[in-house]
Amino acid sequence: MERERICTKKSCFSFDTIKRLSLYLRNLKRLKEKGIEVISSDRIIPLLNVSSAQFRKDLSYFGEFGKRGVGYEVGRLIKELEEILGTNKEWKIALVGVGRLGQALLGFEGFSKFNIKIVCAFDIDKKKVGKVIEGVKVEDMKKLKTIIKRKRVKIALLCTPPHSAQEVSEKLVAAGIRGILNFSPLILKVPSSVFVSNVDMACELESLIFFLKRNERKV
Amino acid sequence: MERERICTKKSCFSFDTIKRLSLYLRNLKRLKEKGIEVISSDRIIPLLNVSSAQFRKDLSYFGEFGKRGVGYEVGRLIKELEEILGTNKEWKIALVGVGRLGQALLGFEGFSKFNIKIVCAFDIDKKKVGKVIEGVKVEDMKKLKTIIKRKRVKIALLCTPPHSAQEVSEKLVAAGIRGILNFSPLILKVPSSVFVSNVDMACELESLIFFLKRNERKV
DNA sequence: ACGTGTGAACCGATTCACAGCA
DNA sequence: TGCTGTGAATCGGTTCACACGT
Repeated sequence: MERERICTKKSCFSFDTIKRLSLYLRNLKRLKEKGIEVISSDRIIPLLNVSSAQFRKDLSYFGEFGKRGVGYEVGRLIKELEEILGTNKEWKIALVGVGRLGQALLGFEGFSKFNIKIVCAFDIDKKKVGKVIEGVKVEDMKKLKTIIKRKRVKIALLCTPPHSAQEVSEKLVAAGIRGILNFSPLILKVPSSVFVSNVDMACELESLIFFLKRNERKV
Repeated sequence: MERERICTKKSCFSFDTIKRLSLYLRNLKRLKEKGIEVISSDRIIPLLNVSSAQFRKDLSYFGEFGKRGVGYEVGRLIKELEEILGTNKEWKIALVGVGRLGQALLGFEGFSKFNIKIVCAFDIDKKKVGKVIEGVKVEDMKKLKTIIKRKRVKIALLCTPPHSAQEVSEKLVAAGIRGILNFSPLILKVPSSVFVSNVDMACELESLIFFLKRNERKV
């Protein structure tokens, strides 16, 4: 939907490139676990749903990591990608809205694998405040600004109901949050310096339905 | 990532068009709740993160729904979009993997708003089998094929751990599933007739981190 | 010979700009 | 006049194809 571009001295690349690098990184880690030490762009792509040219081009925006005639050294490429993406050091994030989805995210293993740690959680519901879920204490929304500032958290997961999402996002921005992963089905209005990424399950499902309906008609 | 195209007699449009239509529909429903009956493309776009030309063009692939000089009648456009997307009738879906995320999805209100209903859930864990969560009974994986066939379910939410995702997806396809919303961080290999949509939270977060790291450096 | 790295070519999505209708 | 609908122009991401290094 919103199309971001990122420009370096080398050249300009799309934001999708970064998402793909993240995908590459995850799959390279799997290869490493399997003991594979070297891989060519042609042999890695079955895992990725991406062409080999795309794979090479994505990497080329950041440097030359392969050996011609050989391929890529898995361990090295993992290190380089972690460096590029910034996951070589731990990132602390906040979570707002400890509903069902929020609780699921508190226990999501995928984050810790990427050195991402939820360090604080907030909810408006007094019954939830004070509880400790997955090792994280749920705090009152009123303390949001203080705690986020003190812990120097820059990224938040927004899992509140849609009616309060805009209001909460403004509080987050005021508290110094610079990136929001938005799970609420609402387009947030935030300053352009703040980056929002939307995870919209209902839209995904609805587009799936469109596709199926079409194919049924064909049959 | 994977780029789908859909072609009608009228013309060809991208799969993103469909996701946007879903976004339009949701926001039109909000407008209707607020009592707004007519809206122009220029006035709806602040809700959407989309240009007004894009909005009009997306609609134009399916017909002429507006009045020149006036705008779009909200109620009519909602009906048309529901017709296009296929959410004017109820869709039954299945859920596999009743972990934290699976349970969150079982209670997700966003689905019911779109006439989407989870009618069966499966897990391999004997402790979970037999439990009723959000009105849905958790069944053993062994019964997956029988129940999905009997209920004629065509869409599944895949929320298993990555190591079993591929295997489960194959069972789903064998049971007649034609669309999978994949929450596991793994690219599934399925026949081309089956449509997979990936919801990859870790990739989203990691790309956010990249963005923040860059901006920090600028400061 | 093999596989990377990359400028050039291609292709498709978005935007422009305006004709057409209320 | 105001806003839709849309062919044409633009822009940018992906793919091609090959030079280059090992």
